Amino acid sequence: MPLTSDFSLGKVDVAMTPRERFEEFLQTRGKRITRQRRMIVEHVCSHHEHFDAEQLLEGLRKTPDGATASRPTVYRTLAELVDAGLLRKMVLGGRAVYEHDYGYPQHDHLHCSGCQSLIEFSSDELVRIRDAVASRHQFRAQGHRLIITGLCAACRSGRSKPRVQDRI
Amino acid sequence: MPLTSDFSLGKVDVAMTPRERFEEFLQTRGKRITRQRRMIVEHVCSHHEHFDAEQLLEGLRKTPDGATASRPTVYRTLAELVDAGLLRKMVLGGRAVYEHDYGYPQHDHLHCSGCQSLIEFSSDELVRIRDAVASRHQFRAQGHRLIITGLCAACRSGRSKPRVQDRI
DNA sequence: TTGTCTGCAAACACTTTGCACTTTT
DNA sequence: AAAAGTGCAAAGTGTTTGCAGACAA
Repeated sequence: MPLTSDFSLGKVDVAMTPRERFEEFLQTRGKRITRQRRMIVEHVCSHHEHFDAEQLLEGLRKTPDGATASRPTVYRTLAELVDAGLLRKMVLGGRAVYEHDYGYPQHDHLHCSGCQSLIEFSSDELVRIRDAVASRHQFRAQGHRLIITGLCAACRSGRSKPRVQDRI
Repeated sequence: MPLTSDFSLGKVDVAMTPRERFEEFLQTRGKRITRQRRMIVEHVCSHHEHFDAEQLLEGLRKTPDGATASRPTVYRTLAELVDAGLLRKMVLGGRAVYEHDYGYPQHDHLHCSGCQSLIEFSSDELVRIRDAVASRHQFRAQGHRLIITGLCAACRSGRSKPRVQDRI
């Protein structure tokens, strides 16, 4: 991701903070910086796990000042954060799950079918294979998603707290 | 794709046909072989592309004898076919898409974001990587899914008929 | 002031379920 | 006859939308 690098003077932010980047994103599109959007980026940026819309909504309600945003606004803002390149969206068990994508290296996931936990990993080899396969099919790869499903160590040994079962 | 090969005598089916396998699956669970289930396996087995529940439903209606199954029955039977190991399910753009899994080699997909087409490929190297990554994380891999998104040759060159846009 | 954003309620797409009736065994 | 399956209509789930009032620029 080309970020912003000015070599010459003063405030050299090699990379904008996620907040800044989002505000820039909004401004360049004539969108407004509202209380809700500010709350949401703030919250999202201070929690680094994977989450879904519902969890974000709850998280906002539990905030010290109790300020919230409505469900539609949460969905709308999540979409903007994805557009802005701050979040990455993936679909798991029928619902959208988000993770940070700004300043984070490309990676993939191990998904435990017992406790639904996600473990990240990355593999350069994988990217190589991806590009090789794509070009072999006259395909222009824009990205990929690899999810390895199975059982994590905890779930394999029996002691685990199985969570929601995949609906889809 | 290896379906039925007989070496020695008479009808030695080293592998059952998909229909047989499904019937066995049903019988061993005290489930019944109904008109609808028969229609559905039959139809599914005679079409080798990826499809979703709605397409199957339509396909059944267009059948010469016009016999159908209801939407709930289609969904119920698809789930059974997945359990029986005949179909594999994946989620794309917010809906479940099915493909044959019985007697078919493990493979992954290129997904064109222009025309939504799916191209299959397989890579042994990928499976190697999968297993290496899994064991490195004390994870027991049960399977994986790799989807490489991008643009196919047709869509890249502009002339394409863009279809449904991803909802999710 | 202007035009965007929000929240509400309602709509959506896809999938699942409760239940009375039909079918297979 | 008994048990399982079907279809209908209705309920679910996660997400999106139309619109009037609220708010940022």
